[in-house]
Amino acid sequence: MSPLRSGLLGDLDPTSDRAVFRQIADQLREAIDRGRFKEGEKLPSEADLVEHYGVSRMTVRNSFSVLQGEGLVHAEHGKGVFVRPRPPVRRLASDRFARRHREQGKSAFIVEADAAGSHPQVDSLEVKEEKASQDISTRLGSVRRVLARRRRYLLDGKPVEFATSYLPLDIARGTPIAEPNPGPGGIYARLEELGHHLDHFEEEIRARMPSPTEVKTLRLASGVPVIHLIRTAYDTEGRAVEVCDTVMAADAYVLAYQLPAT
Amino acid sequence: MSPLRSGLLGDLDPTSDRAVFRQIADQLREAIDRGRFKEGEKLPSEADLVEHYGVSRMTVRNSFSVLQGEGLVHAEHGKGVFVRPRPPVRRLASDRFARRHREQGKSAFIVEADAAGSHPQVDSLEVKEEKASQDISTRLGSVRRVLARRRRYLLDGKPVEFATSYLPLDIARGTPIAEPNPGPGGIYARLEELGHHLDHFEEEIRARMPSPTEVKTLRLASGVPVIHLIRTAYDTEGRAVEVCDTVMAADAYVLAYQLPAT
DNA sequence: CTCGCCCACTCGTCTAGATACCTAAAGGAG
DNA sequence: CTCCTTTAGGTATCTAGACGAGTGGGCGAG
Repeated sequence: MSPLRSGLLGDLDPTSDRAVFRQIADQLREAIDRGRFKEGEKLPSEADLVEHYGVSRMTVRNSFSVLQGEGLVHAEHGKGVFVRPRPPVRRLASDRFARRHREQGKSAFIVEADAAGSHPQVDSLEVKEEKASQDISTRLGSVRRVLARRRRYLLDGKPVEFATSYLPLDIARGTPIAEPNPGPGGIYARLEELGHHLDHFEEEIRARMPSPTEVKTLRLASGVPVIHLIRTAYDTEGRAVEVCDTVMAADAYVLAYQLPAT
Repeated sequence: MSPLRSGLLGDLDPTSDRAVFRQIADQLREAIDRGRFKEGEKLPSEADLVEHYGVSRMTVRNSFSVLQGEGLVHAEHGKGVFVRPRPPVRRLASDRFARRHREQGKSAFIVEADAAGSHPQVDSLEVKEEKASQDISTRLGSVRRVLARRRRYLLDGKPVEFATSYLPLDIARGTPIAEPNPGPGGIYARLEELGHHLDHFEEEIRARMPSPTEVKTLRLASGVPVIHLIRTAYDTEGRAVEVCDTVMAADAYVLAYQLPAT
């Protein structure tokens, strides 16, 4: 029964050729942008808006679905529709694989998250040998079978990233790299110990909407894209020694790179 | 009246607790993934699916809207719903600002697109002085007013990118940089001629859903995210001399970076 | 043969409800 | 005090139908 706080939302323009549900979405979006509804705050219920605008419920729902598609709001069954809070963002710097960060015992993810005061977790670890996909095979230089290391990263219980590393079997088999826990400094440290001195990395970045599987694995709200990052590690002899395929919740990340002006 | 090609789509599972419109979306998605419907091909019409599944039209439309949200299909009023073709992708390499690429007369965008056999265009050029936003001011080191250069890039008539460069007035005012066409090599070449030797760039990358304005400017299909790239250029004295804010259609780009393993 | 109109097909928007299920708070039973 | 039930207020899904409007093919008039 909560009446609309007056003045928050305007009226419809029946002469406009903009569809009614879009007009309503526009007004809600603007109210959110202006901070009239704050992060986490509840929007008026469907019934409230039905009454306020004098339209049918489907029309109001249609408006909400527009805003959900933009990732601005999220609905909670039985509770209401809320302005989606922006999660804290993790910044990935381009020097994150610098050798000096490998000296310590813990993985970069854990160290970084601890420093930021969050509670990090690594999850659903799977290590197994498998057939390389066409794409992975190409990137690793025509390899048939690979060692795949899959894991999911969580911050304060929220999944933020899902990654799979692929390594040629002739490098990884029978080494600590094939163990669930490869030891301090991660697999890059192990690779160097095995004589594969790392020279540089190449990263490819794409952004797209998630597949249903990714929505589930990363517990993504609708309207949140994913960043798809494919990193290839090369040793000093120019050989590709690892490919890491990472899917990140786009609302949880900023990637930062430094480029020479050479 | 076109009857459904038989075998393409299955039946509903009434015992499943998965919503009907999701089941329909699942079947269509799978058919697309398996190549049963190819790029650009028309899906069965709403009426066809209403008949095939024995559900109401709103339910079918709901399924389509799921797939549209995933960027898999797009609807054309009066024609049908089609599998969305993947546009050709532009690859941005991390050496794209290397000095050697600046020697030629044309801009990097034009050269690259010509080489790829596409027809490039630059559009809606605007150059003006304006007040710096909080964010831009911070990045440029507490500057009040800036020169802003706005432009939109198109490939074969399709907008793919919208960019704004911001430069401190004390650097840009009264120079060729303030002209609509800054001359061969672009503004980076002019900056160097003016004695601001470029040392390095920093790039920040985010991905998110577009605002309604961005949808219009880039003519984005629904379900296509944008890549938001903010590049800051530093001269050899460590001063930030330019900030470039770029919004790209995510389905048209792959960003590539090379990182040292130092 | 060509032009223009009409019509069938298609998606876009909106209405008006029905049923289901979730959540939180209030109140009663033990 | 704890636990269960009830109830009010939410969203989720679905139905059935109406009207609007873009597209393209067929067909008749000229």
